Amino acid sequence: MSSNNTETRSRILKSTLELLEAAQGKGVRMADIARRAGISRQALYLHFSTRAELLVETTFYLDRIRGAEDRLVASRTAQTGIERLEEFIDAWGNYIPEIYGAGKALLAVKDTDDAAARAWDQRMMDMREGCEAAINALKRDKTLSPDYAPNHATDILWTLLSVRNWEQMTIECAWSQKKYIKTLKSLARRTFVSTAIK
Amino acid sequence: MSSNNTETRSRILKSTLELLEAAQGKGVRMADIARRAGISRQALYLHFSTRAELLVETTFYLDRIRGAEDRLVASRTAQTGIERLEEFIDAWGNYIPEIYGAGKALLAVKDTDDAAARAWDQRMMDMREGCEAAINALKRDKTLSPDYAPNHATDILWTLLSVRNWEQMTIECAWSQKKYIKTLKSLARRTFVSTAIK
DNA sequence: CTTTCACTTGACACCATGTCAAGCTGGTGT
DNA sequence: ACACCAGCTTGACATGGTGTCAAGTGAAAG
Repeated sequence: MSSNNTETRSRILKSTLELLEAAQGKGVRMADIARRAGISRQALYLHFSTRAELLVETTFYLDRIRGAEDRLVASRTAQTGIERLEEFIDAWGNYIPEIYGAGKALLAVKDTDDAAARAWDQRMMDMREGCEAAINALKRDKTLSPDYAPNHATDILWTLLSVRNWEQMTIECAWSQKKYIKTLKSLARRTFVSTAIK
Repeated sequence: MSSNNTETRSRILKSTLELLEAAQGKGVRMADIARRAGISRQALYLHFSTRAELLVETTFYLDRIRGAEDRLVASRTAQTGIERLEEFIDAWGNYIPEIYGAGKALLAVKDTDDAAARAWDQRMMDMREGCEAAINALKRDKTLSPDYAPNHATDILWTLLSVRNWEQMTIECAWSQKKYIKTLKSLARRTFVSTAIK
């Protein structure tokens, strides 16, 4: 068309995202995506060479339209370490439900596709940086529990805040999003903030 | 053969288990299992009608040979609630690496196969009973933190002890099994045992 | 000696991903 | 007005795994 290929490409990404969200990542086929985008299945391969690549690009698209970067960085303006920890849990914990559908699809192909694995690991590492920053802020304030070395504490916080844990708590245990956030803040506080202070 | 079918069946289960453990649940095909069991691929279907059914039966077989039941029940003999909690973490936490390969394969088909999903959920519910018993023991001792209702505490402990968390901590974070157990005990103690006591 | 059980062989349907070749169409540069 | 080309379409086909089907084999058991 008039512009090179960006319009169709965007329509594909948008369609993919909608389908992944509706199906929570399960059983979305290339043919389904093509139909929804109003193009042939083969045209998809003119834009994305594999399904995994499409999934990876979809998560980038998702981050762009949701402003992931800004939201996660916002927590870094907090004053005390404790505030920073809680604001990070707020930011990330409330971002998870927005990416869950696409994330689950990516997780499902992670075992069979290297590109998908790298994309997922990359964003988990980005998230880990937020955990690390929060733990370091606690340490700077001398409010980090002496029971855990900073790296160890970062590992734990990173695990507590995993998408899988969010899934188990909100879906399997049927917690509300509010309860999830509240519980994780409480858990993190009890775990990382030295008892002398609290 | 002389006995009806049990010998071949056992050989299939054993082969499946070995392959799943070697491959950590990834990419084990029906043809691979057949080859290793020394039978034709089609003979597999005379014993197990689908791959998912074979996986489910393999985990039952696994529990049988590892004595899962006994090991998890052992923690119930502990005196105090705190001991009981720690012994349960020991028992389950050290059982995870033994079932990880088979578990991961089951988890991978959970999204596409109802029988597999039910089998997995069933054993997670069994594990949850152990969590519940430990939390109830704390409550009976009046050492359960007042911050969490027993059900809520059970949900949290159940999530902390998930296979996914074990995977993340020991594989992604490269913790030793010993560090994993020690950290989880510490985490559980800080979270569930009322601070007045500890 | 026939029946039957446990298995084999080989062909095939199905389904999703990914490839290939040829053709259509509308806007562009000359 | 012409050819060109980017961006798509159509339809056929390869691949790889699961699961099905039909016919056949071989040995033990009646």
